[in-house]
Amino acid sequence: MSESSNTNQSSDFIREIIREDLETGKHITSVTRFPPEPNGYLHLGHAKSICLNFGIAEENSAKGARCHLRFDDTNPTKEETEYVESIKEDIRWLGFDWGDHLYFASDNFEQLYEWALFLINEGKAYVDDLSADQIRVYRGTLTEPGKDSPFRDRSINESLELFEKMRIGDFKDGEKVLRAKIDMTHPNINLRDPVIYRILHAEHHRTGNDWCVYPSYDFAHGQCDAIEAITHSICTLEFEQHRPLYEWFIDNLPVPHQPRQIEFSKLQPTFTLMSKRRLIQMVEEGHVDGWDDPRMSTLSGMRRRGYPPEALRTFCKMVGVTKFSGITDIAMMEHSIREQLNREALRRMVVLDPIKVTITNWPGNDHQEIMKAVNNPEDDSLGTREIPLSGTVYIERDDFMVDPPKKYYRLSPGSEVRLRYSYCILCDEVIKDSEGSIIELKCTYDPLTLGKNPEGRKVRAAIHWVPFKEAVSAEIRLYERSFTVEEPGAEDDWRTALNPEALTVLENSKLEPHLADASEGTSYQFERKGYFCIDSKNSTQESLIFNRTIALRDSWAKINKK
RNA sequence: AACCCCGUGGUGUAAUGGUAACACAACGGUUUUUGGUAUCGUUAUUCAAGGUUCGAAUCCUUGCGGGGUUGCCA
Repeated sequence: MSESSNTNQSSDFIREIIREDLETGKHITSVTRFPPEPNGYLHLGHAKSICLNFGIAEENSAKGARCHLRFDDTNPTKEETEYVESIKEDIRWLGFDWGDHLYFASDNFEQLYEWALFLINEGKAYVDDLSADQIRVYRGTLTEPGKDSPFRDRSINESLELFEKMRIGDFKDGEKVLRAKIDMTHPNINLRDPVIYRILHAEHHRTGNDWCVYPSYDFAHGQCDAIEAITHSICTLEFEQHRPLYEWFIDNLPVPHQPRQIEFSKLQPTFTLMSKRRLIQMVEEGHVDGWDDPRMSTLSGMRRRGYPPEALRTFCKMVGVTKFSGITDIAMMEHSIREQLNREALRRMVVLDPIKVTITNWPGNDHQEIMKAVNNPEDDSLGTREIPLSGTVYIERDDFMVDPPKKYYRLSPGSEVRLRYSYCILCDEVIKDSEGSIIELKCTYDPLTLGKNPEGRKVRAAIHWVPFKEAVSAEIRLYERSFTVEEPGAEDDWRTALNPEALTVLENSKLEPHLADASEGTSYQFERKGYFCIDSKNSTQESLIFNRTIALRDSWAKINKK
């Protein structure tokens, strides 16, 4: 395999900072981290962060660089072990590895608690008795400064004593908090005495009932970075105004390392919903079948849909890393998926919506010929396969029109078309049922057209077909974009933007015989239709189910629309 | 409204004071036994105004526009 995809990583402002820090000797290597909260499934936005953090580690591996996987589990009311496992699986699927560097913020609860005591002893933190509502009022607003809590100046000893009591469970949830003592009039609201410990009588997925006080994100994250010797702590833009607080803790605590926080803009693709909250709603309200429904922008959904992980990585590379919060055309991702699949997918013939075709001049019922088909025109080493042809085949319903428009090259009464990898056929007769729908076509074939063009006339189209007798039946699920508008998240109600055609189920598709033993995890191109894969959840040996990963680019559909 | 960040084709990025480059999209050709693939062409003087400079997308000033922030979420 070519290594060019690894070395071609273009630089960005973050990699530039790291390169400089390595050059000037500020750091001898880079240590990054991917810090998900285990309270949901990973989605496409996380892929960007994963590719960035693990990508940097790969690029600097010669210098011993590494990327940690750290679960940011400081809120026991929201987090579950189930998510920990799915997150690991998704990262591995994307092709990254954290080696021995698996960490949990909760591993550091004791150290964090001690650092909280340290701050109290320094007169830089205090226990506050104000309620959550009161704290909000005292904080002031964006335009008005806040006011000091009446408990702000209580003695170090009293705070020490109260914080100890908080820890052993003497108080109820919300009764008291520990706050950093910074500046209630600071223009940056994050520095107006932020809460750093709150009381939560909840069972933690790892520490059980050992604790009933938990550090806030702000108090935990940077310190965990410091403990793990993270050099560059990369996060998204909404944490930008938390950076002064991040630095305040690093400056005021006896931490072993000085990590640096750098922010970049998160991915926002068109026609896609990304917020965790809304993804949860899609599942819970039953708009989809689960977190791994192929209509979901979760990594598990995309995996089940058949998106190759390489394509996701290419896409992340394409969109780059900046501080500009724009919106990325999902067509870019679709392009990288098609590009990847075109290269590797085995070609097969599948008739999604069949019509029967009888070749009336075929030399007899028992006569059979073997056609040779290429497995992948992009890669000769994948060889050829054989498909039997007798007098009856299936073709696609929309490859035939009784009354075709001008530029329609496919089959119609009196016109000729090539059966791909086989002969040309001419349509002589259309047979309809009592309701007027087409049930069969009678055609004649030209025995002189196998492997060569007919003489004296031009046949413009080659259509796919499946032998009638040997065909294998299957259910096929056609997926489209999940939303009908570019920014579903910007709608008053995103539900109104759900695409009713995001999933179409075809129950009577006909596959060429080689697909009977299609294997899970392999991508196939159904010629002229798109890329498909076995549905990993519902398909069985007896009743095959394929998911459409993505349709082929279809310039005829465009012409037809005009 | 206060603070912070960001403005380069339709979209996402590059150009690190010296000819505005790449990808996607769109449109139009060529090739083709996949209306696929491949391939060729077309589409911006960089938000605006002023300043510094031989020279500005890049540096400075002001304005305009966009995003973020008022959880005991992360």
